[in-house]
Amino acid sequence: MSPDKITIHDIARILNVDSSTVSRALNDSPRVTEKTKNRIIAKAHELGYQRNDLASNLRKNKTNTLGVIVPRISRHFFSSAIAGIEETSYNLGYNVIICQSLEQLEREHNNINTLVANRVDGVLVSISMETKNYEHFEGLRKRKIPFVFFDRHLDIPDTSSVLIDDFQAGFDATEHLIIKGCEKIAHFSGPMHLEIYKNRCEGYKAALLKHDMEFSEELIFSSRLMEQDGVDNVNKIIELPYKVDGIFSANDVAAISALQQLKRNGYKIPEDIAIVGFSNEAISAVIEPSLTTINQPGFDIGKRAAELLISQITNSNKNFINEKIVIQASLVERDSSQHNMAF
Amino acid sequence: MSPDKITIHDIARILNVDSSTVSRALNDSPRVTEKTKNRIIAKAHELGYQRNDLASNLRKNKTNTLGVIVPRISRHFFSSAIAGIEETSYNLGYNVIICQSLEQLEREHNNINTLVANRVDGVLVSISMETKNYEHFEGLRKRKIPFVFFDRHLDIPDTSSVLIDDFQAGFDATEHLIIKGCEKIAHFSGPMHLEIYKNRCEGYKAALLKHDMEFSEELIFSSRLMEQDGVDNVNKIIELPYKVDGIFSANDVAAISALQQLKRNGYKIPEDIAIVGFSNEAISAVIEPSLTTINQPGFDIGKRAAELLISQITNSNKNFINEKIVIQASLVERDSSQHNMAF
DNA sequence: TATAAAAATACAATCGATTGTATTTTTATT
DNA sequence: AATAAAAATACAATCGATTGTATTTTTATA
Repeated sequence: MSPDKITIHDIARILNVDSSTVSRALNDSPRVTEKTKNRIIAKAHELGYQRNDLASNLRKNKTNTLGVIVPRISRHFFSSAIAGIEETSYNLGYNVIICQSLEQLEREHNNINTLVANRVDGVLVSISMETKNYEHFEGLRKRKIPFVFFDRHLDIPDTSSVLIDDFQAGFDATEHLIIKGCEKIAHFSGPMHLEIYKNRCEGYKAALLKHDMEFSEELIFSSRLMEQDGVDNVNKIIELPYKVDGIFSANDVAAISALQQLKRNGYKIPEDIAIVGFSNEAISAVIEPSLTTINQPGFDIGKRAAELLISQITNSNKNFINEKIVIQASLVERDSSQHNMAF
Repeated sequence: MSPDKITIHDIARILNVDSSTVSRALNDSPRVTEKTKNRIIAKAHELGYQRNDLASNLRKNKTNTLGVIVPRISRHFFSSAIAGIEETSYNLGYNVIICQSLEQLEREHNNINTLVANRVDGVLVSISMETKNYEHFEGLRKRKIPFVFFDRHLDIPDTSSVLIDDFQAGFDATEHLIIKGCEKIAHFSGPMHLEIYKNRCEGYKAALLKHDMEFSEELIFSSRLMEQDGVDNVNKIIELPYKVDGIFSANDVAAISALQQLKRNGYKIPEDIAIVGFSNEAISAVIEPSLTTINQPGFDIGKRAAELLISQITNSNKNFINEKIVIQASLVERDSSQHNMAF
């Protein structure tokens, strides 16, 4: 009987009022008397009216929607960051559109276009491994759409980001291995054009330096840190003419596959080689030996990033302020690093 | 200099043509001559024009967007289903809005409202554990928005779904334990108002029956299958006056926490108690002993569900056809079930 | 009761793109 | 060159809600 798409005009016609009055009533404007307001609300409810946000957003030029771009939602860190983002957004009345770049620059580009076309009010990004330049972000800036990087970021002027202190975390992880008695520590790094990996690596170097240990390029393995990379790195390490007794990997995925590959080759963890990962994936607590790793508070990072972005949306004068929030990451000490050599 | 939001009217004014011509040119309509088309496209590109999908969608009454509602994206099964959904959608020109119900009915309700307000063309749902009735889905139907359940579904008439054969999978899991020599098998189930858990449980019962094994209500533990539930269930099991030597859990999370709790209590897995889980979370391959489980092909399920939904969107006469697609799940045999009692 | 002030509601433009119809321009045919 | 047919483009309504301004109605005051 009633059409499947009810509009304010339908309600207006039925009640013999103007559609503007209906609109105001449904938005609880003081310009409509309580009595008509009630009539309108009742009728709207009766007909199952549901506002068309497309029309509303078009007119208001505001969507109350944030775009989120992450490499993949299946990574523990990203899904917990998204949970944090959603928590904040939900409380402050924003919707969230989630996009995956799948680590591909082209996808990331498309994601941005989609978000712009849908006129999101702001964007939260953790960039793909392929992302080296920031021209596609300039499009956001030109359109005055604020964006905030979280975790994986680019070093663009006048851009905000919410990060952990990767240098410090890399330093802590490495120093932990040193304290546990490791004397030859390899480092698995990600693509070096990404700030986070660069910084973790710098932390690694700084820890070596502090403890008067020799640094060698040969012990840095840069890759995309996928499962296969951990295996490949281990295969190279065990071919080296000297003994490596510690590994600091810039993510858990590579750390774990390395751990398994070492076990397959008869190495004892942590006695022969101690390992520290990065990110604290769920799996790391459960593998044997359990993996010492750096906990990145994903939920917190997401929350803070969303808060920062929304504050920039709200305060248009703060739009392209350079604001960096650094959150402390902490070492989670587990079994894989209990090297404890007698020496 | 140029305003930050370029519209077709801006382009039209500059080139001295009508905005309708600009619109047609940008949509590659045959009604615009090649020459003007090129002029318009060039200018649009020069100005960094980006269509306002809000306006376009409003006018066309079609958003080319699918809504997806899942309990949480951090579960391996759901994130791989989403990957499958995105793959199909991306190829067929659809965007995807992902919502999490966080297992809460109220959130699921809000999710639906948001998706309706944003006028998605269709919805893919895997319901929350709290969801018992389907009144909020009736709203979708009234508005002629097609929806497809995947995995966790409700038994609503004239509704499509993409499922695995939970009965068969439950049967296979249980029979596997029986073949391995288990004689007293407990079952961890989810909320019984959810079809999937009901069916897995029925499969469990059927396997017992086939092998002339006694079924006892006491050995069915219904919960939300969270980590704590696995622990609680184990605590109850070890208090029983008889010996349980097998567990079939309707998800991996509970299976794994049970496994750990059993180990903490000095039980040997699989010698004392064999365990089979469900879902094949990443963690299951890595825990020790590795967990035998049922692999749910999440990516495939997502793909098929998106295909089905889009076909219903495209064929409006197929809108509320009852179409069930059943995908086969398979047992992944690992260490936790190698019971092999001599008897 | 007239009149001003205030309250309630109606009118109409607008957001940006799409699309059916009308008009103008071009091309083809005699 | 005249005319019809076809091609290209312009006009104008529309999608559904919002919002500034204008008008009507109600209330308060003299």
